[in-house]
Amino acid sequence: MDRRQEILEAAAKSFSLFGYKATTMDQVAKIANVGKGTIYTFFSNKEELFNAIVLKLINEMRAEADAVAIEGAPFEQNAHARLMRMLKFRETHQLYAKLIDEEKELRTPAVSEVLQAIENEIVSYVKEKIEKAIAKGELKPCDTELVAYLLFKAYLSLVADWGKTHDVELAEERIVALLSGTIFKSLLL
Amino acid sequence: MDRRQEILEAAAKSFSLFGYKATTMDQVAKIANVGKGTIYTFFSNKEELFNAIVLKLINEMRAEADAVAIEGAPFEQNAHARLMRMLKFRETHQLYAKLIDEEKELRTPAVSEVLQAIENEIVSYVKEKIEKAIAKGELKPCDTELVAYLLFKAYLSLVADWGKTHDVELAEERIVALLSGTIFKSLLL
DNA sequence: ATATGACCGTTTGAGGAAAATGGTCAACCA
DNA sequence: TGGTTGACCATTTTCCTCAAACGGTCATAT
Repeated sequence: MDRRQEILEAAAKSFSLFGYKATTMDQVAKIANVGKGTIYTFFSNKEELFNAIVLKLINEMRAEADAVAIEGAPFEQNAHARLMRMLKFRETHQLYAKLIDEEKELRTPAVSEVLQAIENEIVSYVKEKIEKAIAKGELKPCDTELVAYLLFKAYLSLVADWGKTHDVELAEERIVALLSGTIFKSLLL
Repeated sequence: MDRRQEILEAAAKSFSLFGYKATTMDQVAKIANVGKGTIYTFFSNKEELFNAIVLKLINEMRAEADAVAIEGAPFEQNAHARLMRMLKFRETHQLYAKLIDEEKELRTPAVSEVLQAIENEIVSYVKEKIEKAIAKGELKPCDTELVAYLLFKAYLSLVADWGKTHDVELAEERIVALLSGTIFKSLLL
Protein backbone atom coordinates (compact mmCIF):
# COMPACT_ATOMS: atom_id res chain seq x y z
CA MET A 1 0.00 0.00 0.00
CA ASP A 2 1.22 3.49 -0.84
CA ARG A 3 1.88 5.08 2.55
CA ARG A 4 1.76 8.59 1.12
CA GLN A 5 -1.67 7.89 -0.30
CA GLU A 6 -2.91 6.42 2.99
CA ILE A 7 -1.82 9.57 4.75
CA LEU A 8 -3.50 11.82 2.21
CA GLU A 9 -6.76 9.95 2.50
CA ALA A 10 -6.67 9.95 6.28
CA ALA A 11 -5.91 13.67 6.33
CA ALA A 12 -8.68 14.46 3.85
CA LYS A 13 -11.12 12.51 5.98
CA SER A 14 -10.07 14.21 9.20
CA PHE A 15 -9.90 17.74 7.81
CA SER A 16 -13.33 17.29 6.23
CA LEU A 17 -14.84 16.00 9.44
CA PHE A 18 -13.17 18.16 12.06
CA GLY A 19 -11.56 21.05 10.21
CA TYR A 20 -7.94 22.14 10.26
CA LYS A 21 -7.48 23.13 13.86
CA ALA A 22 -9.32 20.21 15.39
CA THR A 23 -7.37 17.70 13.32
CA THR A 24 -4.29 16.43 15.13
CA MET A 25 -1.28 14.78 13.57
CA ASP A 26 -1.67 11.86 15.99
CA GLN A 27 -5.21 11.42 14.73
CA VAL A 28 -4.15 11.42 11.09
CA ALA A 29 -1.42 8.91 11.89
CA LYS A 30 -3.88 6.62 13.65
CA ILE A 31 -6.44 6.77 10.82
CA ALA A 32 -3.72 6.14 8.27
CA ASN A 33 -2.32 3.22 10.31
CA VAL A 34 1.05 4.88 10.28
CA GLY A 35 3.49 6.15 12.88
CA LYS A 36 3.36 9.89 13.40
CA GLY A 37 6.97 10.22 12.33
CA THR A 38 6.14 8.68 8.97
CA ILE A 39 3.90 11.60 8.07
CA TYR A 40 6.89 13.89 8.40
CA THR A 41 8.87 11.90 5.85
CA PHE A 42 6.29 12.95 3.23
CA PHE A 43 5.12 16.36 4.48
CA SER A 44 7.34 18.79 6.32
CA ASN A 45 4.56 19.97 8.64
CA LYS A 46 0.80 20.08 9.24
CA GLU A 47 0.26 23.07 6.97
CA GLU A 48 1.95 21.43 4.00
CA LEU A 49 -0.15 18.32 4.46
CA PHE A 50 -3.17 20.61 4.54
CA ASN A 51 -2.09 22.39 1.37
CA ALA A 52 -1.74 19.06 -0.41
CA ILE A 53 -5.34 18.21 0.49
CA VAL A 54 -6.59 21.59 -0.65
CA LEU A 55 -4.78 21.16 -3.95
CA LYS A 56 -6.91 18.07 -4.49
CA LEU A 57 -10.00 20.10 -3.66
CA ILE A 58 -9.07 22.73 -6.22
CA ASN A 59 -8.56 20.10 -8.89
CA GLU A 60 -11.90 18.47 -8.14
CA MET A 61 -13.61 21.85 -8.37
CA ARG A 62 -11.91 22.61 -11.68
CA ALA A 63 -12.96 19.23 -13.03
CA GLU A 64 -16.59 19.80 -12.07
CA ALA A 65 -16.54 23.30 -13.53
CA ASP A 66 -15.17 21.92 -16.78
CA ALA A 67 -17.75 19.16 -16.76
CA VAL A 68 -20.76 21.47 -16.76
CA ALA A 69 -19.52 23.49 -19.74
CA ILE A 70 -20.85 22.57 -23.13
CA GLU A 71 -18.52 22.67 -26.11
CA GLY A 72 -19.73 25.30 -28.55
CA ALA A 73 -22.23 26.88 -26.17
CA PRO A 74 -22.18 30.68 -25.77
CA PHE A 75 -19.75 32.21 -23.29
CA GLU A 76 -22.50 33.47 -21.03
CA GLN A 77 -24.13 30.09 -20.64
CA ASN A 78 -20.90 28.27 -19.87
CA ALA A 79 -19.53 30.98 -17.62
CA HIS A 80 -22.78 30.99 -15.65
CA ALA A 81 -22.86 27.22 -15.32
CA ARG A 82 -19.19 27.11 -14.29
CA LEU A 83 -19.47 29.83 -11.66
CA MET A 84 -22.68 28.44 -10.22
CA ARG A 85 -21.09 25.00 -9.96
CA MET A 86 -17.97 26.32 -8.26
CA LEU A 87 -20.05 28.32 -5.81
CA LYS A 88 -22.30 25.35 -5.06
CA PHE A 89 -19.09 23.57 -4.09
CA ARG A 90 -19.10 25.70 -0.96
CA GLU A 91 -22.04 23.70 0.36
CA THR A 92 -21.59 20.50 -1.58
CA HIS A 93 -17.98 19.68 -0.83
CA GLN A 94 -17.64 18.57 2.77
CA LEU A 95 -14.11 19.91 3.25
CA TYR A 96 -14.86 23.22 1.57
CA ALA A 97 -17.99 23.72 3.68
CA LYS A 98 -16.10 22.82 6.83
CA LEU A 99 -13.31 25.27 6.05
CA ILE A 100 -15.75 28.11 5.37
CA ASP A 101 -17.35 27.40 8.70
CA GLU A 102 -14.01 27.27 10.49
CA GLU A 103 -12.92 30.52 8.89
CA LYS A 104 -16.11 32.17 10.16
CA GLU A 105 -16.04 30.67 13.64
CA LEU A 106 -12.37 30.30 14.51
CA ARG A 107 -10.53 32.50 12.00
CA THR A 108 -7.76 29.96 11.78
CA PRO A 109 -5.05 31.76 9.76
CA ALA A 110 -4.04 28.68 7.77
CA VAL A 111 -7.68 28.27 6.74
CA SER A 112 -8.07 31.91 5.73
CA GLU A 113 -4.99 31.64 3.54
CA VAL A 114 -6.24 28.52 1.86
CA LEU A 115 -9.73 29.93 1.22
CA GLN A 116 -8.15 32.99 -0.33
CA ALA A 117 -6.03 30.73 -2.53
CA ILE A 118 -9.15 28.93 -3.71
CA GLU A 119 -10.83 32.22 -4.61
CA ASN A 120 -7.74 33.36 -6.48
CA GLU A 121 -7.83 30.08 -8.35
CA ILE A 122 -11.46 30.65 -9.35
CA VAL A 123 -10.77 34.19 -10.54
CA SER A 124 -7.78 33.06 -12.53
CA TYR A 125 -9.89 30.23 -14.01
CA VAL A 126 -12.60 32.68 -15.07
CA LYS A 127 -9.99 35.02 -16.48
CA GLU A 128 -8.61 32.19 -18.57
CA LYS A 129 -12.06 31.44 -20.00
CA ILE A 130 -12.63 35.11 -20.81
CA GLU A 131 -9.34 35.28 -22.65
CA LYS A 132 -10.19 32.19 -24.67
CA ALA A 133 -13.55 33.70 -25.62
CA ILE A 134 -11.84 36.91 -26.69
CA ALA A 135 -9.34 34.98 -28.78
CA LYS A 136 -12.25 33.16 -30.39
CA GLY A 137 -13.79 36.53 -31.27
CA GLU A 138 -16.85 35.89 -29.11
CA LEU A 139 -16.14 38.66 -26.60
CA LYS A 140 -14.59 42.02 -27.14
CA PRO A 141 -11.16 42.70 -25.63
CA CYS A 142 -11.32 44.02 -22.07
CA ASP A 143 -9.50 44.26 -18.76
CA THR A 144 -9.73 40.49 -18.30
CA GLU A 145 -8.29 40.38 -14.79
CA LEU A 146 -10.75 42.96 -13.56
CA VAL A 147 -13.73 41.55 -15.43
CA ALA A 148 -13.00 38.10 -14.00
CA TYR A 149 -12.76 39.61 -10.53
CA LEU A 150 -16.03 41.49 -10.98
CA LEU A 151 -17.84 38.43 -12.29
CA PHE A 152 -16.68 36.29 -9.41
CA LYS A 153 -17.55 38.89 -6.80
CA ALA A 154 -20.94 39.48 -8.36
CA TYR A 155 -21.80 35.80 -8.35
CA LEU A 156 -20.44 35.35 -4.85
CA SER A 157 -22.57 38.22 -3.60
CA LEU A 158 -25.71 37.05 -5.32
CA VAL A 159 -25.33 33.38 -4.43
CA ALA A 160 -23.70 33.48 -1.01
CA ASP A 161 -24.41 36.91 0.50
CA TRP A 162 -27.96 37.71 -0.58
CA GLY A 163 -29.45 34.94 1.53
CA LYS A 164 -27.79 36.27 4.67
CA THR A 165 -29.75 39.51 4.60
CA HIS A 166 -32.95 38.39 2.89
CA ASP A 167 -35.22 35.63 4.07
CA VAL A 168 -35.43 33.99 0.66
CA GLU A 169 -32.49 32.80 -1.40
CA LEU A 170 -32.15 34.37 -4.87
CA ALA A 171 -33.70 32.25 -7.62
CA GLU A 172 -31.19 31.24 -10.27
CA GLU A 173 -33.40 32.64 -13.04
CA ARG A 174 -33.36 36.03 -11.37
CA ILE A 175 -29.57 35.95 -11.28
CA VAL A 176 -29.46 34.99 -14.94
CA ALA A 177 -31.90 37.72 -15.87
CA LEU A 178 -29.87 40.32 -14.01
CA LEU A 179 -26.40 39.40 -15.25
CA SER A 180 -27.47 38.47 -18.74
CA GLY A 181 -28.95 41.92 -19.19
CA THR A 182 -26.03 43.76 -17.63
CA ILE A 183 -22.50 42.40 -17.40
CA PHE A 184 -22.68 39.58 -19.92
CA LYS A 185 -24.41 41.63 -22.61
CA SER A 186 -21.74 44.29 -22.51
CA LEU A 187 -18.94 41.76 -22.91
CA LEU A 188 -20.21 40.49 -26.27
CA LEU A 189 -18.44 41.61 -29.41
CA MET B 1 -27.64 73.08 28.20
CA ASP B 2 -29.60 70.28 26.59
CA ARG B 3 -28.67 67.20 28.57
CA ARG B 4 -29.79 64.86 25.82
CA GLN B 5 -27.50 66.63 23.40
CA GLU B 6 -24.57 66.52 25.84
CA ILE B 7 -25.04 62.78 26.16
CA LEU B 8 -25.23 62.28 22.40
CA GLU B 9 -22.02 64.23 21.85
CA ALA B 10 -20.21 62.40 24.62
CA ALA B 11 -21.34 59.05 23.26
CA ALA B 12 -20.34 59.94 19.70
CA LYS B 13 -16.90 60.94 20.92
CA SER B 14 -16.43 57.79 22.96
CA PHE B 15 -17.78 55.35 20.37
CA SER B 16 -15.58 56.98 17.72
CA LEU B 17 -12.50 56.77 19.89
CA PHE B 18 -12.90 53.40 21.59
CA GLY B 19 -15.60 51.56 19.68
CA TYR B 20 -18.83 50.09 21.02
CA LYS B 21 -17.56 47.44 23.39
CA ALA B 22 -14.80 49.50 24.96
CA THR B 23 -17.15 52.40 25.63
CA THR B 24 -18.69 52.20 29.09
CA MET B 25 -21.79 53.98 30.26
CA ASP B 26 -19.83 55.39 33.22
CA GLN B 27 -17.39 56.86 30.73
CA VAL B 28 -20.11 58.47 28.64
CA ALA B 29 -21.70 59.88 31.81
CA LYS B 30 -18.39 61.35 32.92
CA ILE B 31 -17.65 62.95 29.53
CA ALA B 32 -21.17 64.33 29.37
CA ASN B 33 -20.91 65.68 32.93
CA VAL B 34 -24.02 63.79 33.83
CA GLY B 35 -24.96 61.09 36.30
CA LYS B 36 -25.15 57.64 34.81
CA GLY B 37 -28.83 57.39 35.69
CA THR B 38 -29.58 60.44 33.58
CA ILE B 39 -28.53 58.62 30.44
CA TYR B 40 -31.23 56.07 31.08
CA THR B 41 -33.91 58.72 31.21
CA PHE B 42 -33.21 59.45 27.52
CA PHE B 43 -32.06 56.07 26.19
CA SER B 44 -33.37 52.77 27.47
CA ASN B 45 -30.00 51.03 27.17
CA LYS B 46 -26.50 51.17 25.67
CA GLU B 47 -27.60 49.74 22.35
CA GLU B 48 -30.31 52.35 21.84
CA LEU B 49 -27.85 55.11 22.58
CA PHE B 50 -25.56 53.50 20.03
CA ASN B 51 -28.33 53.32 17.45
CA ALA B 52 -29.06 57.01 17.92
CA ILE B 53 -25.42 57.81 17.17
CA VAL B 54 -25.40 55.58 14.11
CA LEU B 55 -28.54 57.28 12.84
CA LYS B 56 -26.58 60.52 12.83
CA LEU B 57 -23.80 58.78 10.91
CA ILE B 58 -26.25 57.58 8.29
CA ASN B 59 -27.67 61.06 7.84
CA GLU B 60 -24.21 62.58 7.49
CA MET B 61 -23.35 59.98 4.86
CA ARG B 62 -26.56 60.65 2.97
CA ALA B 63 -25.86 64.37 3.06
CA GLU B 64 -22.37 63.92 1.66
CA ALA B 65 -23.61 61.57 -1.02
CA ASP B 66 -26.23 64.11 -2.04
CA ALA B 67 -23.63 66.87 -2.03
CA VAL B 68 -21.39 65.25 -4.63
CA ALA B 69 -24.20 64.74 -7.11
CA ILE B 70 -24.64 67.32 -9.83
CA GLU B 71 -28.14 68.33 -10.87
CA GLY B 72 -28.68 67.33 -14.46
CA ALA B 73 -25.58 65.18 -14.74
CA PRO B 74 -25.94 61.68 -16.22
CA PHE B 75 -26.99 58.86 -13.92
CA GLU B 76 -23.68 57.06 -14.26
CA GLN B 77 -21.64 60.06 -13.20
CA ASN B 78 -23.76 60.82 -10.16
CA ALA B 79 -24.16 57.20 -9.12
CA HIS B 80 -20.41 56.72 -9.33
CA ALA B 81 -19.67 59.85 -7.34
CA ARG B 82 -22.26 58.95 -4.72
CA LEU B 83 -21.10 55.38 -4.24
CA MET B 84 -17.43 56.36 -4.14
CA ARG B 85 -18.18 58.98 -1.52
CA MET B 86 -20.17 56.64 0.65
CA LEU B 87 -17.44 54.00 0.44
CA LYS B 88 -14.73 56.54 1.25
CA PHE B 89 -16.73 57.21 4.39
CA ARG B 90 -15.46 53.87 5.65
CA GLU B 91 -12.01 55.39 6.07
CA THR B 92 -12.93 59.04 6.42
CA HIS B 93 -15.51 58.90 9.17
CA GLN B 94 -13.83 58.09 12.46
CA LEU B 95 -16.78 56.22 13.95
CA TYR B 96 -17.46 54.24 10.78
CA ALA B 97 -13.81 53.24 10.49
CA LYS B 98 -13.69 52.26 14.15
CA LEU B 99 -16.81 50.11 13.81
CA ILE B 100 -15.48 48.31 10.75
CA ASP B 101 -12.32 47.57 12.69
CA GLU B 102 -14.26 46.36 15.72
CA GLU B 103 -16.44 44.14 13.57
CA LYS B 104 -13.31 42.53 12.08
CA GLU B 105 -11.41 42.17 15.34
CA LEU B 106 -14.06 41.57 18.00
CA ARG B 107 -17.19 40.61 16.06
CA THR B 108 -19.33 42.54 18.52
CA PRO B 109 -22.90 41.57 17.56
CA ALA B 110 -24.33 45.06 18.09
CA VAL B 111 -21.68 46.40 15.73
CA SER B 112 -22.36 43.77 13.06
CA GLU B 113 -26.04 44.62 13.16
CA VAL B 114 -25.39 48.31 12.81
CA LEU B 115 -22.95 47.87 9.93
CA GLN B 116 -25.50 45.72 8.16
CA ALA B 117 -28.10 48.43 8.70
CA ILE B 118 -25.78 50.99 7.12
CA GLU B 119 -25.25 48.78 4.08
CA ASN B 120 -29.00 48.26 3.74
CA GLU B 121 -29.39 52.01 3.89
CA ILE B 122 -26.88 52.47 1.08
CA VAL B 123 -28.55 49.86 -1.11
CA SER B 124 -31.94 51.39 -0.53
CA TYR B 125 -30.50 54.83 -1.32
CA VAL B 126 -29.05 53.56 -4.60
CA LYS B 127 -32.31 51.84 -5.42
CA GLU B 128 -34.15 55.10 -4.91
CA LYS B 129 -31.81 56.91 -7.33
CA ILE B 130 -32.22 54.18 -9.92
CA GLU B 131 -35.99 54.43 -9.68
CA LYS B 132 -35.84 58.21 -10.12
CA ALA B 133 -33.66 57.79 -13.21
CA ILE B 134 -36.07 55.26 -14.64
CA ALA B 135 -39.01 57.60 -14.00
CA LYS B 136 -37.08 60.35 -15.78
CA GLY B 137 -36.66 58.02 -18.77
CA GLU B 138 -32.88 57.98 -18.43
CA LEU B 139 -32.62 54.29 -17.54
CA LYS B 140 -34.68 51.40 -18.75
CA PRO B 141 -36.94 49.63 -16.26
CA CYS B 142 -35.21 46.81 -14.40
CA ASP B 143 -35.14 44.80 -11.18
CA THR B 144 -34.19 47.90 -9.19
CA GLU B 145 -33.65 46.14 -5.86
CA LEU B 146 -31.28 43.65 -7.43
CA VAL B 147 -29.47 46.16 -9.61
CA ALA B 148 -28.90 48.40 -6.59
CA TYR B 149 -27.58 45.41 -4.66
CA LEU B 150 -25.27 44.44 -7.51
CA LEU B 151 -23.97 47.98 -7.94
CA PHE B 152 -23.22 48.31 -4.25
CA LYS B 153 -21.53 44.93 -4.00
CA ALA B 154 -19.50 45.62 -7.13
CA TYR B 155 -18.26 48.94 -5.80
CA LEU B 156 -17.60 47.48 -2.37
CA SER B 157 -15.54 44.68 -3.89
CA LEU B 158 -13.56 46.95 -6.16
CA VAL B 159 -12.93 49.67 -3.60
CA ALA B 160 -12.62 47.75 -0.35
CA ASP B 161 -11.72 44.14 -1.22
CA TRP B 162 -9.34 44.43 -4.16
CA GLY B 163 -6.64 46.04 -2.08
CA LYS B 164 -6.66 43.19 0.43
CA THR B 165 -5.46 40.68 -2.14
CA HIS B 166 -3.44 42.89 -4.46
CA ASP B 167 -0.52 45.05 -3.46
CA VAL B 168 -1.84 48.11 -5.26
CA GLU B 169 -5.21 49.73 -4.71
CA LEU B 170 -7.46 49.95 -7.79
CA ALA B 171 -7.23 53.31 -9.57
CA GLU B 172 -10.57 55.10 -9.76
CA GLU B 173 -10.26 55.48 -13.53
CA ARG B 174 -9.91 51.73 -13.88
CA ILE B 175 -13.09 51.26 -11.89
CA VAL B 176 -14.90 53.80 -14.03
CA ALA B 177 -13.63 52.19 -17.23
CA LEU B 178 -14.81 48.77 -16.08
CA LEU B 179 -18.26 49.69 -14.82
CA SER B 180 -18.97 52.29 -17.44
CA GLY B 181 -18.39 49.70 -20.14
CA THR B 182 -20.35 46.96 -18.40
CA ILE B 183 -23.08 47.56 -15.81
CA PHE B 184 -23.81 51.24 -16.42
CA LYS B 185 -23.96 50.95 -20.18
CA SER B 186 -26.55 48.22 -20.05
CA LEU B 187 -28.80 50.25 -17.73
CA LEU B 188 -29.22 53.10 -20.22
CA LEU B 189 -32.46 53.35 -22.13
C1' DA C 1 17.09 2.59 4.72
C1' DT C 2 12.77 3.33 6.60
C1' DA C 3 9.38 3.51 10.12
C1' DT C 4 8.20 4.46 14.77
C1' DG C 5 6.40 6.37 19.19
C1' DA C 6 8.44 8.15 23.48
C1' DC C 7 9.86 12.47 24.30
C1' DC C 8 10.49 17.77 24.19
C1' DG C 9 9.34 22.67 24.31
C1' DT C 10 5.42 25.30 23.44
C1' DT C 11 0.59 26.30 23.06
C1' DT C 12 -4.03 25.85 24.59
C1' DG C 13 -8.02 26.03 27.32
C1' DA C 14 -10.62 24.68 31.60
C1' DG C 15 -11.54 26.55 35.99
C1' DG C 16 -12.13 29.99 39.29
C1' DA C 17 -11.28 34.27 41.63
C1' DA C 18 -11.38 39.19 41.02
C1' DA C 19 -12.50 43.23 38.55
C1' DA C 20 -15.52 45.66 35.64
C1' DT C 21 -19.90 46.55 33.39
C1' DG C 22 -24.86 47.49 32.22
C1' DG C 23 -28.71 48.62 34.38
C1' DT C 24 -31.82 49.88 38.71
C1' DC C 25 -33.79 52.64 42.23
C1' DA C 26 -34.17 54.79 46.82
C1' DA C 27 -32.55 59.05 48.22
C1' DC C 28 -31.91 63.69 47.09
C1' DC C 29 -32.55 68.15 45.56
C1' DA C 30 -34.20 72.66 43.00
C1' DT D 1 -42.54 66.87 42.72
C1' DG D 2 -40.29 65.92 38.40
C1' DG D 3 -35.71 65.38 37.30
C1' DT D 4 -31.07 63.84 38.73
C1' DT D 5 -27.85 61.03 40.92
C1' DG D 6 -24.36 57.48 42.30
C1' DA D 7 -24.23 53.49 45.53
C1' DC D 8 -25.68 49.11 44.68
C1' DC D 9 -26.76 44.45 42.35
C1' DA D 10 -26.54 40.56 39.22
C1' DT D 11 -24.08 39.27 35.46
C1' DT D 12 -20.28 39.29 32.36
C1' DT D 13 -15.54 39.86 31.35
C1' DT D 14 -10.78 39.60 32.46
C1' DC D 15 -6.90 37.67 34.39
C1' DC D 16 -4.17 34.12 36.11
C1' DT D 17 -2.67 29.37 36.67
C1' DC D 18 -1.57 24.90 35.56
C1' DA D 19 -2.40 20.50 33.64
C1' DA D 20 -3.47 18.53 29.32
C1' DA D 21 -2.74 18.47 24.49
C1' DC D 22 -0.27 19.67 20.53
C1' DG D 23 3.24 19.83 16.56
C1' DG D 24 7.46 18.33 15.62
C1' DT D 25 12.09 15.54 16.53
C1' DC D 26 15.15 11.79 16.75
C1' DA D 27 17.28 7.75 18.97
C1' DT D 28 15.96 3.29 18.45
C1' DA D 29 13.86 -0.73 16.31
C1' DT D 30 12.93 -3.31 12.27
